[in-house]
Amino acid sequence: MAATSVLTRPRKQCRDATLQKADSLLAAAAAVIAEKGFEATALRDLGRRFEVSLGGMYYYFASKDDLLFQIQHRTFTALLAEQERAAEAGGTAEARLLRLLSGHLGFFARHPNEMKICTFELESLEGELYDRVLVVRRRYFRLVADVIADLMGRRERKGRSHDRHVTLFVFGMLNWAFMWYQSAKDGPVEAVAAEMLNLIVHGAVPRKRRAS
Amino acid sequence: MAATSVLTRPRKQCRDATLQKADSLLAAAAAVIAEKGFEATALRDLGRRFEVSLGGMYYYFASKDDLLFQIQHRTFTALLAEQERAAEAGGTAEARLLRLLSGHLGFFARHPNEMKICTFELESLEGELYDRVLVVRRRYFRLVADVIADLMGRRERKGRSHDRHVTLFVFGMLNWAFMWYQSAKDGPVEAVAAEMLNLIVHGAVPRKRRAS
DNA sequence: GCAAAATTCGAACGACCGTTCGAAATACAA
DNA sequence: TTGTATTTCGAACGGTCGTTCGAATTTTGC
Repeated sequence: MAATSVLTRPRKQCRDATLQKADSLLAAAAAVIAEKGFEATALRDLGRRFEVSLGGMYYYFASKDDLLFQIQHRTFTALLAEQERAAEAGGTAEARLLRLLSGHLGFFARHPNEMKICTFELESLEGELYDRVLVVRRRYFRLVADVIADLMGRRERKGRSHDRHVTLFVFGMLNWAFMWYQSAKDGPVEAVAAEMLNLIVHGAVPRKRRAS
Repeated sequence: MAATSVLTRPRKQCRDATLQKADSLLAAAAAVIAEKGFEATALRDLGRRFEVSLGGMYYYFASKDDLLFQIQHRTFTALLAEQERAAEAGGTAEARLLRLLSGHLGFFARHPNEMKICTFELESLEGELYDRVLVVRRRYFRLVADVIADLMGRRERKGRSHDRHVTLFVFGMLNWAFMWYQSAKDGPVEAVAAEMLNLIVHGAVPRKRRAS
């Protein structure tokens, strides 16, 4: 992840080590916030764990809200970039969706703290920061929704509302995974993604048991 | 919902109006907490909105944590009771699951604030209060998991792990609904539940479009 | 080695928080 | 009406919080 760090405070220049430190600081903060919640996390504690004074924190982040924003914005931007690549890689709609499911679960297995924050603390943001995160989230939703619409067939579909609901069901399955997924217990993400795709395409009930 | 109010403070007696007021207070608190988050909600604000002094709040609730616990425990207990009745009502596994899906979505459409809190603020509880809520949640999980196991067929199933995953997928769909469901836009919960059941049983892809 | 810029610190400010507690007010039973 | 238990209040306490700011320190460019 990481990509470009966004030191908001200093105007003119900043050393490479500073950008790197901001990244580390952000990752460490994500771990604490994911565990304790954003409101319950004190900047003093974050600084103490990373041996930065309270005042020093404000050299890296404009405010506590800015810190939360950067975690969410960077995380979702990185996820979107990865998944755009996965969607463009071609293949049938089924193959593309499998890559997206696998990619989503894999990304969040690699960044559980950040993703947990994106899920739980979205509404802790306000105003412009909230909106800017929402823009990225919507682009990601559209990306997945389009592949699902392809999969379901754009002609014989039951209507936009149905497509939307199926997409939201899929996001529900994906986003709820952080409540239970553990690689040791549940196997590699590719296997879970395959189970999920199978449910979406074929359902979970053996044909002989179906009432209709 | 409501059921028996649990005034923890007074030892000897309390008037009916007091129990009733505790209920109203709890519901009003749920609305604020659902919007602002538990940590960000101040007891002072809750009291002010309901014209109860800060000190007066402690006549109804032993602590701020106790307030959160009561919201979660009462809500999940009521949901469990409703759904146990729905599961016992008989019919095929498919019919019972449909009632559970409908019941879950319906309950949460009637109590969006409380359910949002149950989802977002579970980990704001600690120790015994956390454990007591978890006991109810686990019973509810088991209830749904059993019906799904029935539906999938207890003989030809692919293993416990697969059953568990399907159940967790279903809970994902259900619990994510509060992120998007609006009756005006998405229709009655029964219709959404039917769509969900259809996905679980048959999948979402028309047979002619399936690769395999 | 020197000045300028970037980085770090520590102290302090004002605000808000959950909780306690004893007194005041209210409602009920006799 | 009197006495008792229930309900409500208001003030205060000790803490913690995000943020600011000027000084001290370190690094960089020359």
